[in-house]
Amino acid sequence: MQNLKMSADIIHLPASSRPNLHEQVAQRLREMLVEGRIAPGAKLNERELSEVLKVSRTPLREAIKRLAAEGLVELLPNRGAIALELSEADVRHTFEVIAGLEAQSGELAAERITEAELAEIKALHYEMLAAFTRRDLPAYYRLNSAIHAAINTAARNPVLSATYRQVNARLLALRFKSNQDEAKWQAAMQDHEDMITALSRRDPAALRAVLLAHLFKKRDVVMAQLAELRSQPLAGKGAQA
Amino acid sequence: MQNLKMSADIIHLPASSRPNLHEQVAQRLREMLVEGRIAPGAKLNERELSEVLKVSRTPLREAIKRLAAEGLVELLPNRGAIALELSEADVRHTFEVIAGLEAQSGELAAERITEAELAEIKALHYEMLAAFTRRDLPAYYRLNSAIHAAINTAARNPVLSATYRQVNARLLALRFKSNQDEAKWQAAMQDHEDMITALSRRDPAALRAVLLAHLFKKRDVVMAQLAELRSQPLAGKGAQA
DNA sequence: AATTCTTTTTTTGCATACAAATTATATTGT
DNA sequence: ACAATATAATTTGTATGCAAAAAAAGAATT
Repeated sequence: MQNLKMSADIIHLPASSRPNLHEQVAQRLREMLVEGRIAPGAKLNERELSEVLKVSRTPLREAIKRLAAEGLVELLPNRGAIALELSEADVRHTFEVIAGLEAQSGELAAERITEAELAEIKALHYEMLAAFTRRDLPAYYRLNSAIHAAINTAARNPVLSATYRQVNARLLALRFKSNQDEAKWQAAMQDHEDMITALSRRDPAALRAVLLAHLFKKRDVVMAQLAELRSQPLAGKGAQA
Repeated sequence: MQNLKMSADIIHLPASSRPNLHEQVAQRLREMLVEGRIAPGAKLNERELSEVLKVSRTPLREAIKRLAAEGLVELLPNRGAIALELSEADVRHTFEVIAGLEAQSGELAAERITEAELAEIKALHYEMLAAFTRRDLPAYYRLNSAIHAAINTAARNPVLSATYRQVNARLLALRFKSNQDEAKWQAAMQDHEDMITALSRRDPAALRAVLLAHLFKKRDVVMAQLAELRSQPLAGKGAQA
């Protein structure tokens, strides 16, 4: 019983080598949800999913319970689970939390970032500038999230990072890619410039302010897209697999 | 398939009437973790727990997966689960996040609180003042958390509230009750006075500042207690049930 | 034809059973 | 006595089976 304590630190490493089946299933389900292969509001049929994923219902159900705790699916008693469907209010509330978490990340990062980390973020920023110049949207998004992840890392608070990831995951299924208008895109680039400046100056308050403003703009863009998308009666909405 | 959407709002209410077994088990486990009946770092033996809780391992395991997602237990592949054990760094990081979330709650509450809600919080505050005067610690803690919950509600962001609850739950097992020294307790009361003032003035920035300062003090108190507690080799530490 | 009630089918929820891995115990050799 | 190895017991992980609930389909009534 007392040796459990000693082994606790050692055990962490091999854990990632071959994750358990329910972990793998949870990950696959997350992907399916983010990619829209399971549409928001769609039912997660256990028999069907267990056939697709080639596992029995037991680990599948365990995975679903995890996703429920993560807020990616909703559990309806005796009626199974449905994929998270965000109302406009939900999106607004979620962005509000995300903005707060990211602002705090920025604050802490400005206090704690090392020269090496700062240099790396600058490098990423220049790469993003290149992507912007080429109007290479996929590269832009990739670098954008890499920069935000780097800020998160620089904040040196794993609890904050994990919390951010979990809440942010709920927004990923919205897939707010593309359709940035030129002016908004330029404004976003300017925000990123300001972030680098604030980071370089180790100015927590400034970075906080920039990130808050940045996230609110992002929220407005997403919600506008969402409103437009939902006003149109688009076909194939209930699609699941 | 389309009627699922209509019924979605209706279904929510009866859901809470008789929760599923795995939900009940999850709740019981949460209580056992908070009350220390399952000590931090202790193994969750499935056979043993299923006997105590009088359920089969299936719903028990589903509940454990939920708690893992909530961060209350840690999953060791092929080795089951252990109750969350917070290092000092973990506590520091968690408080940092809690402080950020609560500060944001306060900010939003100052913007959105109604007169009725404000009145209720004032009432709770006076009750707390009474508890403080009587040095009635249990009542003080009860009212303290009622006030913080009320501020959370006034912030009108369910996502924020849920996130706060989830992260805060990890600290509950620390049970940082009692042992407040008089000066610290008075300072806490002063903080609460300042909260009421800031709320009354609808001053988000002021409330934010008060809450941040308040939480940091609380963190210091908790960490000091923790350090003291852990320096002593106290008996019966590995107790589980 | 529409609505309600009944019956059938499907689906979820839980318990049990078995396989694989881990941990504890015993055995052997030095 | 101690270390290393082999064996047994326990424990976790997964699959299957059964009961209860919900959804769907069909029949009867208005």
